[in-house]
Amino acid sequence: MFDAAGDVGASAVLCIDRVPTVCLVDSAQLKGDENAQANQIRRFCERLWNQNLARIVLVAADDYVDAWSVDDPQAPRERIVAEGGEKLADFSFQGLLSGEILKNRATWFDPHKRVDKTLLDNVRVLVERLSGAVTANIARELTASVIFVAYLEDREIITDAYRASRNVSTLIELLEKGDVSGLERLFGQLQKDFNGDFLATDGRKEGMWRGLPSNAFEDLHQFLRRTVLRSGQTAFWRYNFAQIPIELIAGIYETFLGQKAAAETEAGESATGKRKQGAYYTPRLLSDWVVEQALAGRNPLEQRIFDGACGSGMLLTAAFRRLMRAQRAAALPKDDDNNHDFAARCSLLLGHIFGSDIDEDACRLTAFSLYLALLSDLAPRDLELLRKGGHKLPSLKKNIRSNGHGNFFSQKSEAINREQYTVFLSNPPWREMPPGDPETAVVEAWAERQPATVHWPKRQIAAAFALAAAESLSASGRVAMILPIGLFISAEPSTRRFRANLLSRYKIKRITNFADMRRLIFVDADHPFVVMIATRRAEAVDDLSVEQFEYWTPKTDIALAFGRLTLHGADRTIMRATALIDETPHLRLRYWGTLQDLALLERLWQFGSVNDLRARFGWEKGKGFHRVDNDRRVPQHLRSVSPSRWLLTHKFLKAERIPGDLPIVDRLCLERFPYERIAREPDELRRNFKGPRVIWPDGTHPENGVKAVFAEDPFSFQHSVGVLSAPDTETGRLEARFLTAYMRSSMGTWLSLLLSPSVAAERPKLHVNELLSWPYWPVASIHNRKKPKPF
DNA sequence: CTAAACTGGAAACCGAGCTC
DNA sequence: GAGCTCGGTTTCCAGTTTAG
Repeated sequence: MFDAAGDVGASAVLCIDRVPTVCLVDSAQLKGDENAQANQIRRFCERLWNQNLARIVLVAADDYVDAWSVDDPQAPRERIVAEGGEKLADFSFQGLLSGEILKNRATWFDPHKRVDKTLLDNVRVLVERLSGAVTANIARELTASVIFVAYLEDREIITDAYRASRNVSTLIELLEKGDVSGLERLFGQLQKDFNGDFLATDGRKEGMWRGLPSNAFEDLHQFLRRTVLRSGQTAFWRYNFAQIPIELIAGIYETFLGQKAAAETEAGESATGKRKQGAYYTPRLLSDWVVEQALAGRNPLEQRIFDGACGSGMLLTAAFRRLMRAQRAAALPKDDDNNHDFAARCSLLLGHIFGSDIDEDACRLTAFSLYLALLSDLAPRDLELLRKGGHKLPSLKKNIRSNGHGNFFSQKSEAINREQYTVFLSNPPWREMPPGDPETAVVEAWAERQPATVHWPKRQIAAAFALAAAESLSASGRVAMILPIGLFISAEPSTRRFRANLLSRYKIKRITNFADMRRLIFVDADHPFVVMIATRRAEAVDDLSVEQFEYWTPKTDIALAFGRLTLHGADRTIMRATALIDETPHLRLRYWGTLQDLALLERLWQFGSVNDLRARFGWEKGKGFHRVDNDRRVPQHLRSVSPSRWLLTHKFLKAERIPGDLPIVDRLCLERFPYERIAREPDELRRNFKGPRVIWPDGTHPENGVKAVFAEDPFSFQHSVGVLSAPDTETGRLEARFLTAYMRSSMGTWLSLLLSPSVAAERPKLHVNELLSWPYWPVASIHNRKKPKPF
């Protein structure tokens, strides 16, 4: 960053929590007229963008300061003069910390403009285009090879000297000319000289270049020339593979894996056909943080680190980088010459980093990422040797296993892994295992082998991973895992049983709830996650009551937009281990709630809950009708029926017409019943559609409060609307009105934050059962009580 | 672009009815 | 009357689509 490299360099960098955030540039460095100067700055921003580093560049002149966005090349620079007032405040240190700077500058920090999104998008387009000419598999392989070689060229591991000695020319030239035999020679030579597992030659590769039409070469060429393929424009920064972070290049492969999975599901039976292709590579920010947590307080160089579902290998790569740093630090005092040379790095890698995955491509990808880490900032002497072909990359076949040895739950892996590692790092897959699937059977067989029953709620494979990891750890080995939040905050009995299993295997050290920042960490993912740090128990304990763990609940703040992951002290609490298995979902409550909030809640609960209305006063809960039902277990003739006479002759309420500002449903909001066919219509459903009742739509947001309304007219609605219906009496009517007001009050907002995991952690939504758990004191019960004394 | 309405479908839930 | 199976109902999803 500071290196001017014949151009602009930073004079100073402002780091917030050790992460470079703002670059300061002295305008004296700039040459030429205003236009030329602007170009210089843009080139500098481009470099920063490629490295995914700072977000803002400030150019200081004598009487003004110019602010440039690193992420958005099209954002106009802002000039700040001494009397700039507001603008000056925005760019002050205070403005940076408080988030003032984000106002009206959305594109400045748009995560979709960051280098990762742009590049991944381009790769996707490239693969789509190539897929016309060749099969999708070959298209992916072509792209992958081209990127790897481009990386070697940009990194100057392949240089002119190398090319001259091997009699090959540059990739871009070969592509431009469509020189098939030249390309084959280049790739063959690289294979021989570098020996990476990832440049695997299966039979296909040999003929890969031959069948390509000329426009395919053109597409690849354009891609390397860094044109934005979707629009054909060059409005974005250009990327440079030598500067792009490793995990991003790995992210490309993960995109491929997603496309592969999508293609396979489509080819299969596929009545549904559409499935989300997830490109959820663990971002560096998070993987570095997880590694740091996993190794805290231990000597990194003494660990054997394992990931049982390594996927793209981002966690292992982060760990490897951490080890290399530790090695450098340990050796530095003695001599500064060849202490982190290539050979030392290789033995570090082979002796400490292990992984397995069920998918062969994922393993290849992990090896690839580790190789990139191995090659990054090598000493010049080693680079020179590498260029001459003196070094070969080590084979990782034994460290990174797949197939027969890759399924973590198989007996084979169990035998290999048992008590082998001191650290288990993983972002395991999260999915429900379909019954009857061969992969499911392996997990079920694993569960069978366990001495005590193990619970993995909803067949969530991540839960099984969390439990099984213990077995591959040596005594007091540590686990650090990224897991779906539901496993920890749900109150369901099955998840509580799972947590009991967890406690019997581990002493939990810390649980960090990332619900609030997930969107910024995994840009496209919706689902919240936690990171669990725990150590393996030597033996079961009888008394958990004295055991404690830390619960961290970081909230989104400005830090993340700048690429920092900070956890404020205020977001940390200590909890009893038994809180995990209590009926009360403590982790959920403690997410937003302070101890005072909870104490109040406990007291309110003593006087009853909304559920009492149902239990004691004849209320009923429910949702509207499903419009379509494709559940194959239900007989066809029940899945699509004509609406009953009742439905057709009564009005219908669209969820979106539920008024937000009124506590009642106006007749004008109702309409004629709009559907010809609907799904099953059980008789009980009718009860939801008439009489005094409280209804509310899914889209309940804490900021606007709960959108509950009272209704009495008969009308129907769909499944996205929930309802509590009162008995058709004067008391019932009054109670329903009161409940409506209660839900809409600020008290309701407070309760929804505290008690609804969906409001606190997911998309805003108030479930029927959550509402039932709200403390409530039925009006009707007042008459029955002798001494109502709430406080 | 974001927010929220809407979907499909399998697992979890839960109460009924059975057995021991 | 505890504990089981059975089967209908509810819940909730590394969901999607639509509206604005």
